[in-house]
Amino acid sequence: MKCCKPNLNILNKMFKALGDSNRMAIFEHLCNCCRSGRYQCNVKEVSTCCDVDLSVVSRHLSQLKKAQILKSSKNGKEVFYSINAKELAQELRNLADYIENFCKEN
Amino acid sequence: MKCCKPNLNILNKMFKALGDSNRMAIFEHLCNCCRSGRYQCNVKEVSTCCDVDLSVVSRHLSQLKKAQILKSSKNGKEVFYSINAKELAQELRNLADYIENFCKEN
DNA sequence: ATGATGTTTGCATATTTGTGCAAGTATTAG
DNA sequence: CTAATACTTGCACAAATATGCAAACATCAT
Repeated sequence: MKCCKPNLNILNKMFKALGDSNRMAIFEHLCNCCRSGRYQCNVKEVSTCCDVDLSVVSRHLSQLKKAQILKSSKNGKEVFYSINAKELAQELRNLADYIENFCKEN
Repeated sequence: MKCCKPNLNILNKMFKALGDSNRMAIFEHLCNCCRSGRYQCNVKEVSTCCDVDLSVVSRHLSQLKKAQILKSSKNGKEVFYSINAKELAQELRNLADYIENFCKEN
């Protein structure tokens, strides 16, 4: 049973970040961006996915980054965001494994 | 690659529920309850894990249940809550798999 | 029936959070 | 330098949320 203990502190922050519907839409948009092979998006492009001001999207993106859901890189005047896939998947799997190992009925 | 598409709607609700620190503490308490072999707790016992009124804990528990994080069963005057392990772990894993499959850098 | 125990619900309130707009910074093009 | 583009930040405000207390409801024991 290889199963790291989940870090509930980090997960709490991640879940808080993804608990808002616009931030989830942003996350989904970036997932779709990946599926189509582009891997990352700038702020303006992300902002097409939900009907709020671009400044709001900017703030949501930095919240998602702070929660370690996303990472970013700057190139000239553009800021590109992408999903922090490895760490995020790892944390989710840690929790899934932990729950399945210990919370079985009977 | 066996990987169900994650249900971001359900996950959004789950994450919203676990995004609050007291609800996360409640969740953790129920995890520990499982680890120690007891599987489920009544409301009063859960309420020892965070410093808020029992009525608040009661409300948090029903929110967690509504978000499909927990399930409950009634026995006499007591209501027992436990972790909805199978579904929760499945959703988390779906998302983890999805991210890892599609959001790889390069 | 009465009282005790466990839980939920109504209400008022304080806090947090999401939002738009305007103004700011940063970088590039002319 | 100036203008344009991309993004962020300050501020004000509305909406959502968490909370405590008191009262209600449910079940059980006597």
